[in-house]
Amino acid sequence: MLSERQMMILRAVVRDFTNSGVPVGSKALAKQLPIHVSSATIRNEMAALEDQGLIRKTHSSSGRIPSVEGYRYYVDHLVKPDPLRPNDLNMIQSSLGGDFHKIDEIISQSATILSNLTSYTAFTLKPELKDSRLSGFRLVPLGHRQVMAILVTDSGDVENQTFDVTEAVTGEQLEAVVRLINDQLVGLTLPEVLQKLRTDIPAKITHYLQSPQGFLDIFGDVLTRAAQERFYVGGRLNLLNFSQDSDVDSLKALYSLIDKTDDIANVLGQPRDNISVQIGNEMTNDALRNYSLITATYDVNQHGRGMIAILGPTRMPYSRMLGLVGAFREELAKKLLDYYRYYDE
Amino acid sequence: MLSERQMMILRAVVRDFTNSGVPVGSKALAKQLPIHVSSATIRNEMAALEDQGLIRKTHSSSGRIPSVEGYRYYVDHLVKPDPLRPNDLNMIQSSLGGDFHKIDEIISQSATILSNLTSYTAFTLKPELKDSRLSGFRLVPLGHRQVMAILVTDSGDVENQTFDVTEAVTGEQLEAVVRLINDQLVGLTLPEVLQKLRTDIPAKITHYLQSPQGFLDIFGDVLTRAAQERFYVGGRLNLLNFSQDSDVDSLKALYSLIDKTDDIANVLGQPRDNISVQIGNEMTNDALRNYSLITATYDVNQHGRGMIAILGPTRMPYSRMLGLVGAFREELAKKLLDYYRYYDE
DNA sequence: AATTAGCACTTAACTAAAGAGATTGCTAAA
DNA sequence: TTTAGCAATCTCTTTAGTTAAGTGCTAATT
Repeated sequence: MLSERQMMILRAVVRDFTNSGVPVGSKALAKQLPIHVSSATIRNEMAALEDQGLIRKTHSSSGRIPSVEGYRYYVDHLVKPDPLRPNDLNMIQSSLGGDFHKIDEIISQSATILSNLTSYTAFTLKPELKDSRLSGFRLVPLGHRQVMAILVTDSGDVENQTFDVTEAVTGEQLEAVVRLINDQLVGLTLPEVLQKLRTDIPAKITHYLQSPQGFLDIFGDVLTRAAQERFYVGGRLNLLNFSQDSDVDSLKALYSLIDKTDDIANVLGQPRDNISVQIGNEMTNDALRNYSLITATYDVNQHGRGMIAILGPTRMPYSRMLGLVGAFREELAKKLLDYYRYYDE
Repeated sequence: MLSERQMMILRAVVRDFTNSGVPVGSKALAKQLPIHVSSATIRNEMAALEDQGLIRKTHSSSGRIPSVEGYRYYVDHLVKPDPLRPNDLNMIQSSLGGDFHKIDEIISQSATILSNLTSYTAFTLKPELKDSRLSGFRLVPLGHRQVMAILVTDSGDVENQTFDVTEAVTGEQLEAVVRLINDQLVGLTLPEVLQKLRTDIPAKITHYLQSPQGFLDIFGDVLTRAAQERFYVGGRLNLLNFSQDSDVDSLKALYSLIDKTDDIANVLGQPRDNISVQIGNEMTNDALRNYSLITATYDVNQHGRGMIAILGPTRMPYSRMLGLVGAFREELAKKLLDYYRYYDE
């Protein structure tokens, strides 16, 4: 249990350290704090905080820096999100103000904005599309033996892929295949479709195509791509700013983590509270030992909930970041509601 | 004009330095060279080479490293491409051996292979598609007011984009627009199409659509994307390996260069000789001061010529790299010819 | 005329020592 | 409970000295 004064000190340690990056000493605190006590008193309190594992020294006679647990306490009990600066609000609103023709454009743009605002790396995920169902399938002949396969889900997501066909497949054959797919599979969830694709479909499709394997590959491909939650990333390069002592290997690990959709989905995890903070080794992934992740959901009513996140050094100014993320989730939700309103009705 | 012996020395300096990264001294050379002269003689020759600007010192009493001009001389007159290691050939052939359904998959895969082989960053560009002409245009209604625009060029490239339409556009309207586009624009080169899109088309299209601007935007978008030469990049992260003294800023510049299609097209430039080397500040772009670029064309007969390239530190083992690039361009050409043979006939 | 041995000189890289500055924990007094 | 005072600890910077590698030049040698 922390006394008021200890909380005040912990808050100051976190704030100073996240601002300056330099360990915080008792004298500086004594001068800065609103209460009137000597540095010796601060020292005693700091020793107590250290006993509780909330702050630590970098060497035996150094000032203190927050431990992961200290950050955790700070984030859970002490921090107050900064109010948004007018400039930042302007920036958000003007960047989201344009005319968009696709949800994905808004979401992708959001990642860029968020990374610019924070100067960290940002992730955005569009309103959930899991449990989405297959709502349509097309094969469009493009001439010259090219065919485009298009898959539409009931949440409005579209995946497509072009492929070449060996034999001269007739338009009728294509139509037959499309009819088959649409008859058998529309309305099922994507995992179910994938399932059937391995069991029922191959036998049936041979009525129309002599060598259906190529086609089945393509369809499976498009399907798994559609089922995957797609993240947008903004400000990848910002990670370079914190590469302490040019630790190339861990940077590489970090980047390959970010570029693998599956892995990053794993890190971000399920949408939790409105806003949640994960600090350093609270994340299982070792590459993230020195980073913190702030995730937030945004809510677009019947259109589901999406997610935004920023990834920066453990030593980030949490109050400012929480303020930014909090404001952004609301602006984004507003923009999306506008968008849906415009196109739905 | 260089004597035989000077050439021998220059060659050895480049080879040693690219291998070890350490300036090369006269004593080491005297020991290593096949001729039997003392280090003092080597020193005299090195002074001569320095006078001609081919090598230089890093400080007043250091060994020598090649200057840009020295590398240039080496590459133009002295280097002999290494023969391919059997392992490397295996790696190339097995990586290119699979079944591909699209040209782009082969080209993209090539970038990965090439970067793995060299441990540098690799670029690949598919057989030229400039002067390609519009061969078809489709609008596919996907339901829920989504429409996909598809554009096909006579070189087999496909670009597509999904967009939402505000009003309930009827299938007939879409067909009318498609007919209009196909009637008026098929057969023209992409720049010509873009031109007409700004002049003739808007007036005509208003017969079918009340507010065509959204559509015109989309079409223009897909069009410019198709007209852009698209590069594939492999081994981006390899650039991190050479970030001397963790020079974050220049790294960032480099990465944003690489990620902008236009910029990188500019750097790679027009296909020149079969294989060409650009060294350090021979490239105008400042971010590339410490890098060298090896570009090579590959030839697929009537299907045109494409390009591959690797980007690594100025101090790269040129003989090995030239061997690799030379071999790869041939393997790639072979693979592509196979591919075309399969699908064309 | 070309080559070589020899040597003074330069520089980077490493090590050691010394001092400055910041901060802590502890003791004893207030 | 708080505080002043102080020794102890540790980092960081500066300075100095040493080593090893390498150069350029001169004078002797081939």
